[in-house]
Amino acid sequence: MTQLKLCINRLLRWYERNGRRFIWRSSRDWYIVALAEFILVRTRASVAEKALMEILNAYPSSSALCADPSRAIRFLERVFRRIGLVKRARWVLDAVCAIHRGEVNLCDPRSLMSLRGIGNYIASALSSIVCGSNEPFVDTNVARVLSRCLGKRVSHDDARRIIRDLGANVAVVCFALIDLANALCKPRRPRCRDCPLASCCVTALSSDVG
DNA sequence: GTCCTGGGTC
DNA sequence: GACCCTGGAC
Repeated sequence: MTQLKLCINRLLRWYERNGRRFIWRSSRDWYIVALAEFILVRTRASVAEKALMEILNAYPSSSALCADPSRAIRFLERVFRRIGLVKRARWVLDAVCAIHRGEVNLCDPRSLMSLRGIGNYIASALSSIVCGSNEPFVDTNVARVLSRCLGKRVSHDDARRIIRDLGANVAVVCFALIDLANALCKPRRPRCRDCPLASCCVTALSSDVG
């Protein structure tokens, strides 16, 4: 077994006990997952969770949201003004209603990326979570954890290839990497002393950080 | 590469 | 008060 796979096995065991549980990680409802992914852009998950519930409470379905776009955009802009990046309100409404009308293929990241506000990360996350399409979703956190683990710079493209090659459940691996980054493998001052990967991570082994 | 946003956390 | 948050557009 390669060093990396050993690390990933430990990561997945850690994730089972310590991973965060969010409804957008287990839901098969594309509307919930799509809303969540837009809200999560540069926004803490705990803050995003509240905003998501507020939107779902007012608009429980894409049918409801898209029935009266001029009213919906006013509501969405109020929600997003409080958490920042107000332009996401327009992105969400346009994208959700395009999906609602069947104009794009949910299970195809390329198709999703034709919508404004949906880049590689959201497209891959949405299709993986909703369709099980096993497309790695890589953000700066995922790339950082893998970079430290392997002891070399890992680009987002590199990370996607690495995660695909593991042969594991792609979505679970990505969630686990994000949660490890959030809890321990932070940008500054990673807590290597508490990290389950410390004994198989190049960075933790070659330094005395944490 | 830079900018966008309010809010959480230290 | 600095730094960061499951990115994406330009």
